[in-house]
Amino acid sequence: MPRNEFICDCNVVHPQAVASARAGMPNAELVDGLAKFYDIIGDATRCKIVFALKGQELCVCDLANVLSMSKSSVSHQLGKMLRYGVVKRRKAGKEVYYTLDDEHVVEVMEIALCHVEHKRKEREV
Amino acid sequence: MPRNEFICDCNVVHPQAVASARAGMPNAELVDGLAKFYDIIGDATRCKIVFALKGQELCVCDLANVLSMSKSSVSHQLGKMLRYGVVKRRKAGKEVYYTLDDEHVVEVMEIALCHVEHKRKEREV
DNA sequence: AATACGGTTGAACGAATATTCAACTGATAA
DNA sequence: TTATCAGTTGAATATTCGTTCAACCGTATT
Repeated sequence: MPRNEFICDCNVVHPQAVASARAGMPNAELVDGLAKFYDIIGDATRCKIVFALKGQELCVCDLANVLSMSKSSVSHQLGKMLRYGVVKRRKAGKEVYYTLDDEHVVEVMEIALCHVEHKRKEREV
Repeated sequence: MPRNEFICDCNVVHPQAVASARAGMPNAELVDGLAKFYDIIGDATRCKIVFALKGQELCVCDLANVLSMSKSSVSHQLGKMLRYGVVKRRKAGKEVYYTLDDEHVVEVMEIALCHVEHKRKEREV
């Protein structure tokens, strides 16, 4: 007899636990969005950009200097963050000023920062 | 006269803002850790693993079934998460049971989930 | 001892990603 | 108009990453 609905290369060891995990799983679209969001800030360069933009606006040259990177590279990253809605921009003359689209992002990051610090201290023991 | 400390391919447009951003930047080690943390959960498969392990332990086969993936692939991802300290494991007979190393991770994720949902609704307008 | 099964591991492969480079746009200044 | 500078963009390159595949290790079962 076939075990439908379970498509993988092994048996179900605990069907009840599997069913429970499936029931509690947020829908695919939401999980993808969440993963994408983390992917956006899951990069040292982009993390730094978020921190740099905390409470102030900066132009691309400013950011390039803060990060010691080329304008082009920074611009590429900003483009990605803009496309995803993490930052927004404002043109003024030759310059383009970037700000966080939602300062709430920083809060999310600082909560995780506590988590990371906590983890780091655990390892030192 | 050279503009030391500013090593990039453009001029500093706002030295003061740059200095401020630099002053407020967490140290490199911390930022890297934070980025790495986000990178770990910045993947749909690993996000799902975290949700699946919320409040219960599962063996590799269970997870493979929940995610409709091969044991090998799941094991690779679990290895990565284990190495980073997101999950821990317990061997019992032939099976290996995984749990979240720190349930706090789920909290972090659920805060961001609100953010993502909020963003999504904004776009629908 | 032989077999079966859960799980791990390393190599290989394809997909995705970050940076560089060069060409380009648009706005300011000479 | 010409030159300069901020910024963007696409192609190319190198690197990183996820999945697959096959071999392997331990444990349990017969």
